[in-house]
Amino acid sequence: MGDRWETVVERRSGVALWRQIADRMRREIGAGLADEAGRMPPEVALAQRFGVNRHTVRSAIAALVQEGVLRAEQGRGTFVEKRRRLAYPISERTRFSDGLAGQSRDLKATLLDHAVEPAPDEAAAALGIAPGTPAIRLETISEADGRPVSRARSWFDAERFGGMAEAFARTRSVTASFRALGLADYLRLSTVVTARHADAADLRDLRLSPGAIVIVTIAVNVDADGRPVQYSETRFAADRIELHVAGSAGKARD
Amino acid sequence: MGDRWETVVERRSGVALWRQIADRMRREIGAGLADEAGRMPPEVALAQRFGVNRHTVRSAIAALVQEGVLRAEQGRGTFVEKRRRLAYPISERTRFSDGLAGQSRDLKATLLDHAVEPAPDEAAAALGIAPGTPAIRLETISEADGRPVSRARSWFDAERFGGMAEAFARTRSVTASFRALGLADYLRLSTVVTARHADAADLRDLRLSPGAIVIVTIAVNVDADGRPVQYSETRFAADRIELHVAGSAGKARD
DNA sequence: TGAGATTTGTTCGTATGTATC
DNA sequence: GGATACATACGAACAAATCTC
Repeated sequence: MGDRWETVVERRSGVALWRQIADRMRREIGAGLADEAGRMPPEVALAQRFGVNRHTVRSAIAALVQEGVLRAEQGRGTFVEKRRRLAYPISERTRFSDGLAGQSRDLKATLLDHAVEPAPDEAAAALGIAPGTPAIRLETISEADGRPVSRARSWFDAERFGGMAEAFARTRSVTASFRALGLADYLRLSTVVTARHADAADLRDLRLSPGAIVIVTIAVNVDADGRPVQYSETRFAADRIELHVAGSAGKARD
Repeated sequence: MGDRWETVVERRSGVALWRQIADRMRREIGAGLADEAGRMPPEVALAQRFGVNRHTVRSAIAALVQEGVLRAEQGRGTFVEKRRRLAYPISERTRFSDGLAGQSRDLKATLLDHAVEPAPDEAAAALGIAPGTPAIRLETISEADGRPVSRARSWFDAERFGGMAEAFARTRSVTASFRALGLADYLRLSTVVTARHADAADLRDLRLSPGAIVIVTIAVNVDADGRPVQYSETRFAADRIELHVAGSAGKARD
């Protein structure tokens, strides 16, 4: 409530003022910084509001224009490029393509890389196999409407799901690949959610701007008998996705 | 895989090199940057690894020492101040104190502020009351072992749960307050998870350093009949908490 | 049609902070 | 520590596009 504007930006913090202001603006655009029509206050007003020079505000705006968040038109003003955040449902039946279907026109999953390798400790533990047992590693990326939304690294028991990489390359879907390999159904056992700054690989794969945030999920899927079939670590672009965790308490309303 | 060290730090990104390296080190300390004993590589090694001058690495280390992440001892080396991330379980029976109990010795919830106010649109919609209907707003903060882990703003129907604020002030628990007000049980209906940079209020309430990340959950709890009883927005310090979402695949299935 | 106000875009100059060698 | 290069931030002025009356 009672925030004073003088304390808004921190100097000598190791983060340039224009970037602090860009981050702030990105956050506050939805909370009244822009008006209902998506029009931003003029640069001079923003400069006064943040207590900085107009050039500094312009640098921040330029960064957000580059990101695709804002659009500036000479003589008219600066406007918000509206883009909604996709809802990614997490439930016992979490499936990537099902979940995002209907929210975006063009949904695409791509296999970036794959290999058969000794299972690392966490993956082996989750899959219930001995560390070092051969496992299939799948590196995939998913895009909605041409924008990358997530990057996943999955592990499968190589003995049980030998043709996983080829199946995924063909079907572009984990669900369809499982089915092709004889597994008709699977369920989500657990999901651990954390968030952190995007690292260099995230910035490249998800086409993010420095300082962006990724939501990281570590998930385990099991078959109908409760045996683990997939261990995966997925990184979501936090500004493009929100996770919707359904309680089993009901789907009555809305 | 094939990451070259030259691409690790980005110049003219608006973030000073020492801060980028500090952020990187904070992230990678758990992933092998420090050895098992928590000892960091010498400054010259770090400088070479990140492709920067030793002075720049020293600035980064100084920032992390200031933050309490590292501890430097002249002549001996630099060491990690270890602190683990608490697991916050999310399920149909999500309860704050139960979830964190056993992971920390000292768990404390505090009522910061409360008021009866017209319910804002989202809260009203979730609670199934008309916008503007009187609702109780609770502002709470939770600490584990003396460190703030989350900050919540909750809304309750004022008509049904009149004594909520007083009950919470006394019991310091939502579950116990509900019980005192005649609601024996409740279930988690939905949880929406997003992540963003901490704003000024987060930095203050959760005692974070600038640039830190908060995980934001928007949750709705319902009673046994499926009627909404609580709408809350909670901000977790992302470096102190991870959310554990239980699928129902492990327990009783429907 | 046009004049003035508003708003973004550009170019000077200057000072300070950051990073390297 | 000193020299150098570049990024960041400020200030002032002007240009170009758009809107209003």
